[in-house]
Amino acid sequence: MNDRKAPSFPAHNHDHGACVSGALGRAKRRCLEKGIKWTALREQVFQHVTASHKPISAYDLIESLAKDGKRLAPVSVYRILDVLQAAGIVHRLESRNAFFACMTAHDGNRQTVTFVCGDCGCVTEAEAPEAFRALGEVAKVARFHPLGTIVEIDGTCGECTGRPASC
Amino acid sequence: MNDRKAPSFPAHNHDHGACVSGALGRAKRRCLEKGIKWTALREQVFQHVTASHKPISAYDLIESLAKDGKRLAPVSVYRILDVLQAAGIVHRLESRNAFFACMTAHDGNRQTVTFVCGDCGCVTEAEAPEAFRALGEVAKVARFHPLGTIVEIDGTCGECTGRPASC
DNA sequence: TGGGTGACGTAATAACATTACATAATAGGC
DNA sequence: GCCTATTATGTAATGTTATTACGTCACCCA
Repeated sequence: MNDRKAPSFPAHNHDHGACVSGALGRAKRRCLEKGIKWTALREQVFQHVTASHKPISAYDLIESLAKDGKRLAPVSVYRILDVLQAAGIVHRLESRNAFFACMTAHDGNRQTVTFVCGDCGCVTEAEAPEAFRALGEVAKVARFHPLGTIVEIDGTCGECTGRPASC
Repeated sequence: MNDRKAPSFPAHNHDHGACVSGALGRAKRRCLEKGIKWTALREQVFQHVTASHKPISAYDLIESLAKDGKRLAPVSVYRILDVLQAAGIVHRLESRNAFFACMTAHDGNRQTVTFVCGDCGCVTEAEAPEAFRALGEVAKVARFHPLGTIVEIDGTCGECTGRPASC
């Protein structure tokens, strides 16, 4: 019982191995459920995306995946990112043209808010049912039929306020 | 009294001239207030952004501004877009890497939701105080200090549902 | 009146993303 | 097992979005 249920940023010194293995497990399960193949390459890409809580650009991902001179073509990475996004296990940070791994258990109907810390660069998601309900109201009044909603909040995370930066 | 107060999409056949002149007036006033110079070039760029309710990419803007073979360099357009964004009279649609003119009177502290119609491509903003309050709550619980919030909702506008597309 | 500042130009390049087509791996029916 | 349809990945080229570095010009005003 050492922990609050509330969404919060990963402590700068948390056990990231646990994050990764959790995410990996959920990812495989999710793909299995959806009939999406879990290939070696997809796993590699996913692991590199999970490497930190910071979003990574497609090209940095290529860099990070490069091995003895061999590097994936952009198109390959984008294809795989598309699959992982469709599976709901990687999300795109629209405001940064970058990608991050989903570290939470939310289901297909993603209704989360994404927090982006300007200091440490990390990203987390939080459920926000109240906010989404209110947004639904606004849409209704505007006679707008929503299909997908992006909420990205820039700011400073609790881990960073009043401390030297870096995740 | 033919009209609701509620935010709604521009009718496909609305008086767009009125939108443009309203926006232009607000824009000049806003820049004056903020001590931002309103130059001929900035006005041209702004007018081309307001040309429709669809977001426009920086490069399409260059295209649209081109005159007898003369075209602005990308950097010039981006600089001007930066200024207009800082003035709060043009916004960036993050999910599309494109820009649209602010057609509403909200002040510096922008707390609006952006609706993007996938059919006609048009964009509108709506105030959503309830939603922003709820988002503030979520942030507080997550011990996150928000500096800026992006809310973009994709879907279909009332004008388009059940009709052939095009604004 | 000169010098500091801000606006804009020029050139190059970086960063992000897609199209079209080819080849390889795999699953399922037979 | 073997064929074939399908999905996954590779290769090459190109398109799109955005920035950096540096130069010139015009204007304000001390």
